[in-house]
Formats: sequence, structure tokens, C-alpha cells
Amino acid sequence: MDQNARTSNPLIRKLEGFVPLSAADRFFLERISAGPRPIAASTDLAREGEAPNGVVLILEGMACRHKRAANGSRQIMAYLVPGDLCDLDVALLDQMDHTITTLSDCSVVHITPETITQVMKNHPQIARGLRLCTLVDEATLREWLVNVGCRTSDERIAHLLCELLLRLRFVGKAMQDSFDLPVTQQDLADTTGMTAVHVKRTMLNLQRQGLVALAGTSLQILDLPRLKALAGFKENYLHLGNRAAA
Amino acid sequence: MDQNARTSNPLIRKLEGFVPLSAADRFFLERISAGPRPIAASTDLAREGEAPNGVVLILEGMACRHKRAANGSRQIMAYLVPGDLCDLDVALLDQMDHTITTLSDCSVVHITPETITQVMKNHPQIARGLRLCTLVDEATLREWLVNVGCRTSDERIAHLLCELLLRLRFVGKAMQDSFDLPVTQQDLADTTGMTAVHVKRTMLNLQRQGLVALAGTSLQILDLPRLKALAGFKENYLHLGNRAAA
DNA sequence: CGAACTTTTGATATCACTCAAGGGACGTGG
DNA sequence: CCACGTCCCTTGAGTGATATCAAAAGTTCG
Repeated sequence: MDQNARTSNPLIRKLEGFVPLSAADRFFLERISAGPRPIAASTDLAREGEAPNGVVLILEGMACRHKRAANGSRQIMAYLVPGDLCDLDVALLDQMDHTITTLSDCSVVHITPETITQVMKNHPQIARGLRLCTLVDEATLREWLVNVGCRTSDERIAHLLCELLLRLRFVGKAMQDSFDLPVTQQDLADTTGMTAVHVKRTMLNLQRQGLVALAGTSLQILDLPRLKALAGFKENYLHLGNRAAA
Repeated sequence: MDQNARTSNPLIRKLEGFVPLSAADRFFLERISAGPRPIAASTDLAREGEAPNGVVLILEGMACRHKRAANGSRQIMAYLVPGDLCDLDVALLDQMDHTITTLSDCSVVHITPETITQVMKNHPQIARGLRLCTLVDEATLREWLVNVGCRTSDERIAHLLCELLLRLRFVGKAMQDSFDLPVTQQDLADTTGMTAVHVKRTMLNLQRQGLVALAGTSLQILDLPRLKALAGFKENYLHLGNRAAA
């Protein structure tokens, strides 16, 4: 069949990594993803303090969850890449506790809570896949806490790059060992709990060691095994073992 | 009615903060909580790498989620207090990505995935409440990332103590402004990304400033407003606004 | 009563931050 | 097309918060 003709829809790719989907499931997901809206970089998709307005699905580009501490310092708490969905159950909350902002130009789809309800009721495989994705998102968040709490600056950056490569590969957004990293050094700093100056020096370190190359926003990983070793990267938290296609 | 006779069941107390429960709901929850098992301190309730064995509900004592980075350093990623449940959907995963261990002597209940399925189907208010709890747990995890990524050591400890006081109050486990904190300084260090030596000095700081008092494992907060101010503590992430009883 | 763990305190080291200033890239308006 | 502002990157020098090392005293528990 067209089992091999992989779809370019990143959500379908991601879900099919976790659960088997019927033709009807795929059709439904394609329909949901139809008519994505282009959103400029640095646009808020949801704001802390405001009511959540439905679920957002990223189809192209990158966005992030972040918030500012009272002392003015900013923390990025997640990157949203193609195929990623902001929380399934967000409609249960009356107020966002963080902000979601695009990092690059994106194309996104807004999904109504009603559609979500419909999916959860009528498409059990999709529902299961989406719940798994939520669990993986949570595990990723925990790993980020480990990253900031336990690792040196070199390890932190290395770990982040390993994770991004794997996640982008899943959804067909990484060419071999390179991917687009449309973020500033300040963003990386806010992600890893470092300063921008130190991010710069750390990236230089990794480049001098022949681990990565950076040209503009294009990041190439030159030696993934060594980068993983440096980061202490164990991919179990991404739960690839759950992936049907293994 | 016995609206005022608050139950001592911490799960019911927590859920009733978020959703209205029927008598049948309460009865069902009491039945689930029946026959808790005593567990000694420092016992693993679930282990990284092993298959999850159902959902665990804490009724008394404290436990934590944690994992060890490849460099040997340990990170605690959540405290589980009475009324807390480990992830609802954990049964979807084939492998734990972190370990859950008791910090003190606990009494806990194991809930089978079948029971969870039954709850989600037959008790919509409980289901809604549990989903909300999961969202709050996630928001708390994000706040911990902010804590470690953005705050100074004094702010980190202060923030953690503010959070614990509020969470323990919800479930009736804090006397006014004091609560039991059955953790070592090393645990606090692994929670906040500091060293045990520095935790000690930071706690001394807070005590010298008249903000808290510590006697054995009993922690008393002497000046909550000033402690909150120091921490930059904003409680919105605990989503008290969603609480029916406000 | 000894072994293992935890707390406590002091002295020293270091990783990452702060401050500062110049240069490049990009967009906008004259 | 050039001038200008803004934002980001880059690099150096100095500082500081927190880690590391070490040792003694207290605590817990078998």
C-alpha cells in the first residue's frame, strides 16, 4: 500500500510512530490540518493570564513556551516543533500560566475544544497517540529540569542539540544530521539557564571540538556519538520504544 | 449537609477544590482509598527502566520523582504529597523514564489501570478533576524549571517552601504556617540544583532574616508575605482560580 | 556500641556571570 | 543609495556566587 509513501503531515508522522492509524484516522487528521495559517516570528499564540483559546498545532516552524520570573529573568520551558500540539486538556483551565510564542515564521492550525472532544470519542487510536505525546512532552520537560539542574554548560547545549535532532528527524524536518535552529543565542540562554555570552562561548567550544557546525541558522551535527557521550544523552525519555515502527 | 465536615481523604479534598463531587463520587473515591499500604521511607514505588505497575496514590507522607544524570548528579523533579497521583495515563508507556521513591514513611494505594478506565468512563466529574490535577502537576514542573533556571539560591529555597505550604494546606496537611518537611539537605540540594552545603547556608540565611524556623523536620514559615516577596512567588501556576470553593 | 549517614563550619577554587565596547546584519526612511 | 537605528553576535577583562574539599560533631539504627 502507500505505507511507504510517508505523508508530509508532521502530526500524522508523529502519531504513526506511536500507534497504527486507519485510513479514516489519517483522513481525519489531514482534514484537521487543512488551511494552516501563516504566523510571523515573535508572535504570541497564547498569553499568560489570558484564557486559553483552543489547542494549537504547529505544522511548520518553531515556537516555545516561556515565562518570566519576578526578577526579570526569562525561562523557555519547551520548544514546539512541527507535529507538536499544545496541551490537549488546556481548555479545562481558565487561565494560561505561561506564554507561547513563535520563534520563527510558522504555519499553525487552531483546533477547537469541540474537535478535540470529537477526536477523543470517535478516534481511539488517535486519542491514544495524543495521550502518549502528552506523556512524552512531560518526560521532555523533566529532562530539561535535569539539564538545567545537573549538567555543565557544555553538556546542556549538547543535550539540547541531540534532543532537537531526534525530535526533528521523527517528523521529517531534519536532513541527515542537520536542522534549522531559528533561535537567537539569548533564546538558547533562556532555555538552558545560562547567559547569552556563555552560550556563545559554549557553542564555540563544541565547534572547536568538531562536534557541530553552525552556519546562519543551520546547525549540523558532525559527530553525533561523541556529542551524545558528552551530553550524557539517553533517549529513553522520548519513549521511542513505544513507537510501533521501532 | 456535611458540606462542612471536611473529609480527611486528601484526594477528595483536592478534587473538591476543583470540581463538585456527588455523594456517589465521594463514596467511590473513599472505596478506592481503602486499605492503604504502609511503605517505609526510601522505598522505590516505580523504577526507571521498568514497566509502570499501575497508578499510585499517596495518602500520607512524601515521595518524589527523580532521576540520575549520566554524570552522576541527581535531580528531584517533583514532590508527591498526600492527594497526589502519579500520572493518570502512565499505563500507556512500556517503560518508566524516571524513578519514584518515598522520602518519608508513607501510606499509599495502588490503583489498577482498569479502575482508572472505569473512573474516566463513569465518573465524569472525577475525571475532569483528575485531568485538572495533571495540568497543575505539569505547570508545577514548569515552575520548577523556572526555579532552577532563573532564581538565586535564596529565591529557590524560598519559592519551594512557599509552594509546599500552599500545596499542603490544600489537603489539610499544614498546621497554619508550619508543615513537616521530611527531607535531607541533600534532597533539597537535588531539588534545587544546588549543593547540600549551600542549601545549609541558604536555610541559615532565611532563618537569620526571620522568615522561617526549622526544628527537626518541622518547618515553620514566620513571615509568608516577605518570603513570597523574596521568592517572587506568584501562585497562578497552581490554578487556584479553577477551584470551585475559591 | 559501632557503622553509616547527616549536619555543620571553614578555607579555597572555579565556572559562569557581569560589564563593556566594537562590529556585522538587517530594515527603514530620507 | 546612503544614513541611521536596532538587534544580534563577538571578544576581553574582572568579579562573584556557588561548588569543592575537608574535618569534626551529631544522629540513627541495627
